[in-house]
Order: sequence, then C-alpha cells, then structure tokens
Amino acid sequence: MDTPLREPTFLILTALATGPMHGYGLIGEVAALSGNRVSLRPGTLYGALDRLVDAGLVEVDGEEVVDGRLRRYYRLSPGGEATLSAETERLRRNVEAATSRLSARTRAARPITPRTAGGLA
Amino acid sequence: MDTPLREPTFLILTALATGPMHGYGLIGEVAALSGNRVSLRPGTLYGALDRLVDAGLVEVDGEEVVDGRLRRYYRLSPGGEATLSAETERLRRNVEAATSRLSARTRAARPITPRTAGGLA
DNA sequence: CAGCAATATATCGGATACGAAGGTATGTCG
DNA sequence: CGACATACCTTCGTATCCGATATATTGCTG
Repeated sequence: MDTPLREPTFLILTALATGPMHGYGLIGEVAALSGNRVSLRPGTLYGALDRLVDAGLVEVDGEEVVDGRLRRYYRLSPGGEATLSAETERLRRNVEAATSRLSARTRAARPITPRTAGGLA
Repeated sequence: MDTPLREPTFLILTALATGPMHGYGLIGEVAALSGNRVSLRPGTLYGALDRLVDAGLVEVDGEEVVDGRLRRYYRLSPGGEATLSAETERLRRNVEAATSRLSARTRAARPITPRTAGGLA
C-alpha cells in the first residue's frame, strides 16, 4: 500500500467516510467537498471504485432501486478507513513542510541565496 | 494549470522553496522532508524538472563545477511559488475535510447510516 | 593501475491513473 | 414522441511516475 492516493481517489474515500453512498451521488459529494473544483468523470469514478474494491478499501454496501434506476451503494471498509487516515497524515506533513518554507520565503523577501552555505550532506 | 501536482512534483517544489538546489541534492532534500519515505528516482526527478521548467514553475539558476562534476542549479520561479502556494491550500482543505469526517466517524462508532435522509440534490 | 563506489547528469520502457467521450436503460416533462 | 435528467458502465488516449540503464569524473582500495 505504498502507492500514494491521487486527489480523486482521496476525495472518494473522504466522501465515503460520511457514510455509504452510490456512484452517481459520489460525483456530487466530491464536487461539494472540493468547492466545485473537482468534478469526477464516470471513467475516473468507476475506474477508481473498481480499484478500491479490488484493494479491499471499499466494499459494496448493497443495491437499491429508486424510480426504476439501480443504485449501487459503496461503503468504506476498516482498511479503507485506516488508509484514509494514514494518507491524511501524510498530506498533513507535506502541507506543513510547504507552509513553513513558503512563509520563511515571504519573511526573508528572497535574499541572494547563500549557495556557499554548504551542501545538504 | 488545473492539473493537480502529484506528490513527487509537490515535494520538489517544496524543496526548492528553501532556495536554489541542484538535481542530485533534491533527491536528498526530498527524502529528508518526507521523513525518508519518498526516495526520488532519477527518472522521476529529471522528468519532473523538465516538465516544471517547461511549465515555467522552475528556472535554471546556473551551473557550477564542483570536483569536475557539473551541478545544475534550479530555482523556484514566481509562478512556481504561486502554484505551490495554491496547491498547498488545496491540500489543506482536503486534509481538513478528511479529518473532520474521520473524527465524526470515530465519535459516532458508525451507526446505521440513515439512507432515507434524502439524496444530495 | 585496475576496479568499485559515489556524485551527477540523462534517457527509455512499462505500469497505472486519470480524463474525455460515448453507450445503455429508465422515468419525467413538454 | 423527443428531450432531458438520473444512473450505470466501457473504451481510448495522455500524463506521470518508477525502475533500469547509460555516461562521465573523482576518490578509495587492492
């Protein structure tokens, strides 16, 4: 499980953390929690779901027929919850590293970059 | 620029936020700021650098010869700094969304998920 | 001095995920 | 009936990433 999740996959797991949801509903939920910036395409969604089910991170929760249309619900597995948790921690560390370096940059207003300060051993 | 950065590319920009650095040095720096979890391979590094230079996010800062070996320094461009900043914000929002949903899950110990609560319009 | 490790560059091929587009089916609205 | 929205799924092309490999120079070791 050392393959880092990409954004669409991460958001799918995040959406499912709220509770079981069907495929088409995930498209709307992911759009909502990303502020309408990420719009999942069916190809991305079902490809990702197949992979996640195959990896045991997501399970099929059941099916339902509403107005003659099939709804297949997916649910986060315990392993999926653990993976999402670990991925979140990883991202949090990256965000912190980038934030501190960016703020240091702003504070210093980018001086002449002392290249003679010794390499990073 | 709506293509989200993958982790290796994000970490390269983060490393360069500290100051100019040469390719091989980036491998060590990225390893360091990721807690030795991400080890950049040459193929990833130079492929990413070419793409970043091509996209105007990174610029060649100059070259230096140390012990007969060429060192090509790269530097974060203003556009690269803006992109890194925007990407960091995006990740921060994703981390926050995942964190709140995961903690809500833990608190509720996963009840019966009210599926009849109405679809997300 | 021959061989190997380390530094530092670069390239190639395979694997995988993602995105765009299209396809099928059902129910509702005009 | 035709158009549209919901809801499922598939195929194809592209981009990114990783592993392996190649090249060149210095320095250490046998």
